[in-house]
Amino acid sequence: MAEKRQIRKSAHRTGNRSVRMRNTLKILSAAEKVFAEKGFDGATTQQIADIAKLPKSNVHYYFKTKRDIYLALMQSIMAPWLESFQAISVDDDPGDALAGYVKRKVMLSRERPLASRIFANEMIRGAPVLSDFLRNELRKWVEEKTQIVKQWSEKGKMDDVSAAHLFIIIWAATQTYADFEVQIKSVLGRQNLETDDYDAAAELITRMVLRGCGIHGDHKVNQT
Amino acid sequence: MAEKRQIRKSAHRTGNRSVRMRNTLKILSAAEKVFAEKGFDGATTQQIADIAKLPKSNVHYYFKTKRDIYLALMQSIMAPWLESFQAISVDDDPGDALAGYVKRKVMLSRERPLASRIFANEMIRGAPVLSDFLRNELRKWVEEKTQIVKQWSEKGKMDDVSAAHLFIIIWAATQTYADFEVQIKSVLGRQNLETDDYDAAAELITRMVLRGCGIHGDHKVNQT
DNA sequence: CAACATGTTGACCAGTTGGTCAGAATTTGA
DNA sequence: TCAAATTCTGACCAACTGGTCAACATGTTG
Repeated sequence: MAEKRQIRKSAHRTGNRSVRMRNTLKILSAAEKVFAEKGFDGATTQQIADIAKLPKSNVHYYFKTKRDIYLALMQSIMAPWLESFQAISVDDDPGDALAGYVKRKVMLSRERPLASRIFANEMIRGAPVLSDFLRNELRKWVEEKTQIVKQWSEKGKMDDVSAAHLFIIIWAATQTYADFEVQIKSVLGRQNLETDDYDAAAELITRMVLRGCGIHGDHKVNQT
Repeated sequence: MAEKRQIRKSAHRTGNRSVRMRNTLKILSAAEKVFAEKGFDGATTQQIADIAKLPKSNVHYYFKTKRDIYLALMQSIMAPWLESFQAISVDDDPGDALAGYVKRKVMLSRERPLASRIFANEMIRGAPVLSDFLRNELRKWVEEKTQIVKQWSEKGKMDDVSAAHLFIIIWAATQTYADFEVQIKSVLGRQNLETDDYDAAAELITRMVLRGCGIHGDHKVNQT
């Protein structure tokens, strides 16, 4: 939705950046909708072009292939994911860190539900594009967090639980509010999900996570 | 995978049931794979036919349209879902009932991962086919369980948590082991998920659920 | 055997697919 | 002002889409 952008002073070599950027964003924004709803194979460049309000050939001027659009989109989607990845360090209080992480992931589900759905589609397909990410960045991150959890539990701050399974469950519980939104609206009897619903979700997930890890006492949400 | 079936004595009117049934099952089994991986729009009848080892026109002899295949498949998929729905009554011990439910749902993810993925795809698309199911059966089931949870909490057997959110989280946590299998294999560093992995998942989810609900003490898994 | 239902199939169809391309329109920098 | 770079787009393409159909094959039953 961040479309408008105008750079007045266009330089010699870097000129017409504004047009290129504006259209690129328009295409990616349209593609996000189509890929989220139809998946990679079901999405058509024509539909992306229609939503972006550009002729199909113009879309192909900016992106050679459908796959290129998907790749570029995936990159823009993974950025916030990776950001929410940082945080959670040994020095944190486990309660605060986990509560904050859950909160941030629920917010992300609310703010970028389409991104979450595209990611879900990619996983269901067997991660043909993101398999490297899974094997490298994600794997490494989980290994790091495993060490942190181990240290926390050695210090008696929490139970000795599997960090891998813990995060798998946190991801599932938080992302489900984006991916399965229809189902959730139906179950909650809502027309639309409101702030209260996301708050209730975050609260229950947090409670389950903290108690499941044997973490007691109050915790303040880490808003990093 | 339940393909072989032979009814020797074919009766007059109900004759050639065996051929019809065998081919129908072959097609549905093939369709399960294709729909799970490609989604409804991405799936092609040609691919379904290829996997079923039948000419495309023969597939269309048994199912008029792609949508018909999808509909029939969806019915066969929802059956186990609905079965696992029952159970959980007021007379149960909440710990046993919830632990058993989690266990059953994890088993289902292991045994029918493709079914779970097709369901996930359907939800991501906005449930164009299952919207009635969501509004009626599912909604009603959750309302029932809400009453049960309320009664349990009034009897002091557990905390007063939102049954809706509770089940949403249980569904998400259990189904993620089917839907996001690639991601989970990567995170756990496994080539394939084994019994131990599913057991560990069920155990942690159960612990989080029970403690999150303020249910203490041992619990035996309800194998209904 | 004849008749009749059931099952099988290649040929075919109009519409759509992802993608190309030549050329026209425009923006740009000097 | 003007030439070069960039952007835009309709026409076009071979491959594929979901689906139809007429002809044929294979039982099945009396």
